[in-house]
Order: sequence, then C-alpha cells, then structure tokens
Amino acid sequence: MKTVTMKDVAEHANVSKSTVSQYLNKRFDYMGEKTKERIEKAIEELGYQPNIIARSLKQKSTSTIGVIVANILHAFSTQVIRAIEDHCHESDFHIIVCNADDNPEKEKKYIEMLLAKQVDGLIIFPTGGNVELYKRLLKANYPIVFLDRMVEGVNIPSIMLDNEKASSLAVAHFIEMGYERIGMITTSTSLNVVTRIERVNGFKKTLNANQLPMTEDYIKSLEVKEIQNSLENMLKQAHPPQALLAGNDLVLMEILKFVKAHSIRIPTDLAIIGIDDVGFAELYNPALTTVAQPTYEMGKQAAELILLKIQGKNEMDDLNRFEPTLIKRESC
Amino acid sequence: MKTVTMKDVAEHANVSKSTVSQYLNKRFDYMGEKTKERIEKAIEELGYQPNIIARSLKQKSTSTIGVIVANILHAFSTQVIRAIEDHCHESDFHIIVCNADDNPEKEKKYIEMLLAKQVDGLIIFPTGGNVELYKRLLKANYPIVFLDRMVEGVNIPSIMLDNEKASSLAVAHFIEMGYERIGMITTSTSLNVVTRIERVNGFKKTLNANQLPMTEDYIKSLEVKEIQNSLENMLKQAHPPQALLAGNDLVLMEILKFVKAHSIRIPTDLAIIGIDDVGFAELYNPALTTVAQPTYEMGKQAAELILLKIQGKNEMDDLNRFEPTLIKRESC
DNA sequence: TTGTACGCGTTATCAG
DNA sequence: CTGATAACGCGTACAA
Repeated sequence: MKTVTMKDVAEHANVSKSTVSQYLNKRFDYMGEKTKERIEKAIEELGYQPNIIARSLKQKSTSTIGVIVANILHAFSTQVIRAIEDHCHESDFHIIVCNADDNPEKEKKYIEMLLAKQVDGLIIFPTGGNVELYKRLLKANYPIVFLDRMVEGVNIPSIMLDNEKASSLAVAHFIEMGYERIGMITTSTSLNVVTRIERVNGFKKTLNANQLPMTEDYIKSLEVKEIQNSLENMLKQAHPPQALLAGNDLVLMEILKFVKAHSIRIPTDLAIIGIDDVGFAELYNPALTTVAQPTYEMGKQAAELILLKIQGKNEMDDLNRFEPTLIKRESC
Repeated sequence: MKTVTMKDVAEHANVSKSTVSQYLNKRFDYMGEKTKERIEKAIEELGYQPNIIARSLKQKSTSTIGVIVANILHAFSTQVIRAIEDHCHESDFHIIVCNADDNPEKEKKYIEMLLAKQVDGLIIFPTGGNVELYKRLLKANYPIVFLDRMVEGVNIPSIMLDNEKASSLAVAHFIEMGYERIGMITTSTSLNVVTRIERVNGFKKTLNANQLPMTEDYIKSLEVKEIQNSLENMLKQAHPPQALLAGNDLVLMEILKFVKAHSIRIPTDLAIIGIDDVGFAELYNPALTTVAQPTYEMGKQAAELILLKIQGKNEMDDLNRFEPTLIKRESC
C-alpha cells in the first residue's frame, strides 16, 4: 500500500509540512490563494489521506467510543447499539462494539483493551463483576456510562428500564384477562444481575398486591439450555401455570420452541407475555403480547451522555429510568 | 484521565524507556532478574497501560480490520459479522463495523474513513457503486475481500452463496410438492445487485427446466415498503400464485405480515419458502421452510482470508461459492 | 545487560 | 503569510 504522507504533499507543492497541516485544518486566514491551490492540487494528484492515527496521538483523542454489551444475543443489545451508532455518527464519532458474553473476565479484558486503544469514552452493559475497575475509572474521571444495568455502590450514570414496572404491566394484564396461576422464567442464574432481580421483584410484588398465590415453583431463573426441561416439569404438574412471563427475548424463544414441540395452544392452554419487543412478535400466530423497552431512546441518551462527558460536561443524575410499554396482541 | 506513559514507568523503576519496551515485548533474553521485577512492580504501582495508538503509528499496523455491510438490517449481515468477529478475536484483531445502507456514497465515505484510521484490511459487502475505488485499492495491493456479492470487472476475492442454486432448491421443492403457479419477490430494485439477479435467474431457469409457466407478473423486485401493495395486487388476480419465494429475510417478514393481515393459510392458500434462515423460522406456525446460507463458514473464511492477505499471503481463487441448504419445514 | 538517539505522521508554537 | 522545530508515546538499531 502506497502510503503518501503530509511530507510528500509538502514537497510536491513546494511548501512546508506545517502549511499543509494548516490547510487541512481550514486555518487559511492568512494563506495565499496560490499556495492554497498548489496544495489542493498536490493532495489531489497524490491521493493523499491524512493519517488519523498520527493525529490521534498528537491530539490525545480518537473520536471513538467503546461499547461493551453483556450479551449480544439479546435483540435489545443490537437495537441499542444501532441507536448509539446513529447518534454518534452525527458527531463523527465511531464505535467499537465488544461482547462480554456475560463473563466478567472478558469484560475486564475488553475494558483494558479499549483504554489501550485510547477510546474517548465507554458505554458498558456491566456484568457487575469488576467493581474495583469501575471505581477506578470513575475516580479517574474517565467518561463512562452504564446501560441496561446498574452496579450497586458504583456511582456511574446508568440508563435503565423501569424493570419492576415492566413485570408489573405484564402481570396486571394477565390478571385483567382472568389468569390466576401465573409463572415467570428468567435467565442469568449465576450472575447477580439487577435487571433480572428487579423484574422478578416486580412480578412478585404485583402478584402479592392482587392477593394471588405465588408458587416459587413457577418462578424460575435458568440457563437457556435448562429451560426446555424445566418447562416440561412445570407444565405437567396437577395445577400448572396458565400464564407465563418471559423475562427476556431468549426465554421467549425457548418457550415458543416448547409450545410448538408440544402442540400447546396459545393463549387457550397457556397465555404468554414477553419482556422485549422482538421483530416477529406481530407476525407470529398468535401475535405476541410484549412489554417493549424504548430501545432507541435509551441508546440515544447513552450516546448523548457519553459525548457530553467527553466534552467535560456532566449534567445527568446518576440513574435514569425509562418507561416500558405494554403492547397488547393475541397471546394474552 | 491520568495518562501514565512508558517514561513514567522507566523513571519509577530506574531504567530507561527501551528497557521497559523490551520487557513489554517479552524480549528478556538478556534482562536481569531484578530489573524485570522492578519494572513489573512499577507497572503494577502506576497502573500503566501501553498506548496502542502510539505503537500503531510506529509499527504501521493497527490489528484492526474494517467491515462494511451493505445493509445491516439483514439477519445474514449480523450473523456473518459475528462469525468474522469470533475468528478475528482469536488472532487478537478487532473489527469496526459500518453500515453503508445500500448507498454507494456512504460506502465510499466509510472506505476512506477506515483507510484514514489505518485499518489493516477491509471486508466489504459491496454496493457495487464504487468501481473506481475498488480498483484503486486492488491495484495498491491493499488487503480486501468481498462478501455476499461480487463486482463485475473487479478482481477482488469474493465469498458468495451459490445464489442460483438457492432459488433452484426452493423452486424444485415447490414443484415436488405439486405447486405450479410459483412467484418470487426480491428487494433492491435500484441497485444492480448480483445477489438479486442471480437468485432471479436461478428461479427462472428452474421454472423453465421444468416446463412450468413463467408469469413476469409473479416475479417482482420491490422496495420493502412497496411489498404490501404488490402482494395485494398479485394475490387478487384470477389465477394467483400458489407458492411464493422470498428473496431474503426482509421480504419474508413482509409476506408474513401480509399473510397475517389477510388471514391467509399457509401452506393451504399459499406456500412459502424464504432464502435466509431466520431465528424464528422453526418456531413459527407453521414452521417456515427456508434455504439457509452457511453464514458461519462464510464469515470465517472471509476473516481467514483477510488475515492471510494482511500477512502478505494470498492463496484463494477470486471467487468462492458456498452451498445453500434447503431446510424443509411446514410452510411448503 | 542497559541506555541513547532517532523515526513514525501529525499538530502547535513561535519566529521570520 | 510561511516555515522551522519541538512534542505526542512507542519501538529499535546501535552503542556502551
């Protein structure tokens, strides 16, 4: 690859490097017309492209932000990433996306790597497993924003769903439709993920508030691969749940897989609501009732916030909750 | 952000910068034990992180490759990206993903930007609209690989599906199941995308080979937003198609949307096959028959190839076709 | 075994 | 209006 530098342009145009640099940075307040033209021509002829790496080194800024998602398999992650990217693009920032796979060590590795790459800021869906590291970044006043989850004891601005309300909306709708034996399945057993905890709490609270029985057997936190078995056991009992809340899109898929394999009719045999609005929800037979997160807004706010922080401004409260929306369709 | 450099470490450990550099690059063939320990300690205490930007500038290599997809909305794109990322990760390479949105100007802008960022190579789902630029890169011997599509007259290695065969498999299955009036819908009208053309060609050829009537009215290339209307017109005719091939996942979604809105029964009223295997295909009622691309393999090969090229090796033919697979389910 | 000096491509400062 | 010159942080001959 021919690598033509500023020096080449300078020589070609018979000026010095600094003059070329000024031209490139639009500082031609005092630049001669003919000099300008000569440089322009030289750039054109040589096909010169500035080396952003060198510029970054000098300016100590890469116009790049790092995004670390806990689990890229969730539709929510990709939707939010898109929103972040859209918004960053407007400010000529780029993003590097990494997938921590719900693994704190991977997350740590990525954080260190992105810092080494001199990204100007970080948006993280935290696994929660690197508290010391989070704190260090915060203390260093490094621009960082949490998304989807917060971490107890770490004062980093967090953009989150009102998770309790999400479950609450779902359960209230189940009740409204006449269901009484209501269950819930979530993922992420091993990790202490606040999202899951809050959703389960909202679920239990709403059940209690309506004096409905709460069977622990019908509230499961499982690895994805355990879900089929667990459903089998849950539904073959004497009084199986009539309605099931899927804690996220991955759980929803598993439930639908089970439903299909066992010819269960929805909502006659089993009513279903899923948290996270997936693309096929409205196409499915029957169309799926879901609780949607305002993904675009959340991503946008994360991007706005990180860009503000990078500029040294800092105007947000530490926690910002977004409202979920119940989208009533046919599965409940 | 505290920015601790090699110099700080060197001072802290009472050695020179180069000794620290050697330590970092594991060249301690001739390094004193105690020196090693002092450096280690200094790095630990100061929390030193090497500045990759500076290193890249010196080494003229960023361990980063750029990926430009034509349209990120296709499930195929995200699946392939994941495969690429997986594979690059093994070689400690990072990827920067950009979405050209089927817009050649955006594509051009991204190519230039990624070059300016000194990425070591480029994997592109080409829009086909920047032939001169492609040629320039090729001539400069810059590491580049095309994916999903090829560009006529540009000798860049291309990793593609055997698109004719994909349609062919679908049509053959339609015929085997007794359907005779068969239609097809694709997207990307404006652009001269080879993928679309090849799929339509395969469709027509197979129809011809089986002496079936080929109604041009039943072969449509449309913008996504036009599909609903077009389906309306197509299906209200006297002898509407009994079977429909969706040229990609976006078309499939539109067809399913229409089907649901008009209570059309699948496959009784209309048989459907989609090219691209989407996640919900097996969950859907009825489960959707699809033609799957070997997305993981394709992404993996793209990554392998670009990494080889970056190392100066170059061992692949210019065009590599992958075999599609018909996955028979219930929609046909 | 360790230190010195220079180069990578750019920008900033300050003379001229 | 333009051009030296010195950083930026790191890698690497070459010297010591």
